[in-house]
Amino acid sequence: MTIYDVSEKAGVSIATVSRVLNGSKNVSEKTRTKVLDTIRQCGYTPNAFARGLGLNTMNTIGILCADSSDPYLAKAVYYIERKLRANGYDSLLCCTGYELDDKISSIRLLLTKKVDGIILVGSNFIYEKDFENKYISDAAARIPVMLLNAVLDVPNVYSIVSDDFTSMYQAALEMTENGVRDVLYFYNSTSYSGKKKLEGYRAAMAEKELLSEALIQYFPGSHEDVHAMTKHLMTLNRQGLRFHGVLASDDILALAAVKFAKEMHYRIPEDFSVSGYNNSMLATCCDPELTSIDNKLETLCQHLITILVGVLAGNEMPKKTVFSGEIIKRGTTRRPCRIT
Amino acid sequence: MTIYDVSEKAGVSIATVSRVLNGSKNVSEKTRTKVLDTIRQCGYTPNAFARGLGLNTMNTIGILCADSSDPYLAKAVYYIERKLRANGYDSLLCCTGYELDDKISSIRLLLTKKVDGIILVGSNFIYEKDFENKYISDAAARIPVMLLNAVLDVPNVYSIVSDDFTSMYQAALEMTENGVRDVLYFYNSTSYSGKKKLEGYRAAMAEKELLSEALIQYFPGSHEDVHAMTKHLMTLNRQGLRFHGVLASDDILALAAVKFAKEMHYRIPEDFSVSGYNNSMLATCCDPELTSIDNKLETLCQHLITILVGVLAGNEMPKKTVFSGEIIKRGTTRRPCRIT
DNA sequence: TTCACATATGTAAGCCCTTACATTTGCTAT
DNA sequence: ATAGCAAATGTAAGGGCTTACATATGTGAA
Repeated sequence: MTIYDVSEKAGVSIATVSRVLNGSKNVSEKTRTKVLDTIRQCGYTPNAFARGLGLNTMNTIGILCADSSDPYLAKAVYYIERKLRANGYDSLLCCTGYELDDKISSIRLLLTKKVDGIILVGSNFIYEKDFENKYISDAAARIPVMLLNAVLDVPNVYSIVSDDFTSMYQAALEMTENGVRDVLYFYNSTSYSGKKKLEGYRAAMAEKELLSEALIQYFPGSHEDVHAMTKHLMTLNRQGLRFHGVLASDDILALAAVKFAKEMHYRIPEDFSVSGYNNSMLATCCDPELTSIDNKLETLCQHLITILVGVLAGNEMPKKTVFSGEIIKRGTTRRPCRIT
Repeated sequence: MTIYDVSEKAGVSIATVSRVLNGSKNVSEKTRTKVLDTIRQCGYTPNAFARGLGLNTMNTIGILCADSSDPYLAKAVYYIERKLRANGYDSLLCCTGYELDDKISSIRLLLTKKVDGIILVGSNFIYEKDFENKYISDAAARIPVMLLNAVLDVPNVYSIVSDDFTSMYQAALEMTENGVRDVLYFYNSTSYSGKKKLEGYRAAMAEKELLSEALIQYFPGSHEDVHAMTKHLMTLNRQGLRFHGVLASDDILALAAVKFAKEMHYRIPEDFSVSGYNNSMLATCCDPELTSIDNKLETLCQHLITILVGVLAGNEMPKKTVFSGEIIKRGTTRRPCRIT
């Protein structure tokens, strides 16, 4: 069933059928209905390939995501996909994993598939020079590349980021001001956001003259293994490192800190404070509930698509957009002692 | 940059280039390397549309998922995507949400895009007759349709399911045998799996002559809102419903049960038992850790792809495959009192 | 050397659309 | 009635690839 069959049945030329299909103006109402009727009647579906060949686009955006099973990234993918579809685009999803080679081949693949744009979600790899230089720029030379929570100064690459520096800076500041002087920073990601968060922590601690490199702790294991994270903290403690507060770069790390505190029989938040990041479902699942930083993921994603759509429409769009986050205070941090 | 440019530069015909590209046997080693070199040299990428036009396939599988931000479904999508890519297929992701119309249009879209197969993940809608009859069958008439944790007896539709009936049956049996007589069943999904779980619970309770409809409680709210879930249980309690155990159809509902128990100052598991489902990250995040049923999602997904690939290769494949789950016992359920 | 045959390469006909350009139709203004 | 013009429709040329079929090249046996 092709456009020829339809044109024959409707008694018009294929050009007219094509015009009807594409909503061209120059078709009389009479022929339009006639054609639409026959199309419906014989259940014709245009061949997307032929269409793509002609138009050189299939209205598809590639989403590159290291690990869509990570709840935070999954949410991002979800928001992006929905917003994209609302704008008439489809999403080709590539979960690359964390290997550089896989990422490279994924970008290749997306290019081959003639996607109209690429969105990088959770680009922990932005800073691997090879990747950055050779592959992102290459892709950007052809189609716009959108970065969620990452920044790269390359033409045709657009960034939407949350102000993680300030959020973490604030969180650290507040925790120290509430009397916790030995705040441990617990992280497991070296992404752009990850670095910004760490910088924020550093800035705040330095400002208070409390900065100590020993308190900055990287967790190298699985992103899901709370046990291992807790154990990591226990080990540090056993090695003599003292801390009575944890600023985590992720809610799950924060949860591990809560577990640690419980095991140590610290009272939360009286003896021990914890603050998470992302304000995920996990934050309200534990006991006490987690103070966490909400970085407005949905807003970020929404804006990202707005910009992408703008770029694709040929408009001039901002290269970098920053949104600020918000500390959602719950049970794992103390309230400031207001002096009345 | 087309195949013509390459053929010219390499001094061969386009057919030869095409053969090299498609790994045809009838090419001498000498020409092959020559062509591959020029391809690499001028950075040629085949046009997927033209390719699709010729081959009438683009090696793409459509994934239909109600809500990929649900951690369980996100994991499924992740496993599926990775396995698919390992087999040379790409994934077109459609997050349909829970509206029937959106699902229908998503299927249409996937068909238009000429995907080679469709995978339905989290098909809570399988039993909406309209959908089932008109759209799934329509799609299956053209391409294979794979159902994860759902069953539909329609030609060209294949099902991979976990034996949720038995898992829940076992869990209920054990809980009663450990002395909990008033086990509440707490669920929020009416999917195929959801129904099977409920049936399992019913069967076990009936067997023990403990079945009471009042103990079967549906939670209608957001799938993420632990507070609302907890509140729901509190309300039931206030209304006079007594229960000292909860079998939840999902870990997050189980978490709500744990919160409820804590609020009631029940000791877990001495006074109150809880069992979750899916053995998600949540299970090890709370305190005490959740007993939960692991339904081997990765295995299911892996097998699903194996079958899909088989079907696409033209092989005869089983219409329905069942995997059994496993109860992962943790801190929210009692151990059986072994009589020595 | 020559023939028969296998292997390598080339030619050209699709695949199904879109769209520039050509042609026809239907009006209005004269 | 007719020129002149806009709107509707048609014709045909790609778009970049695959592949059946035709042709050329190379091999070993007679």
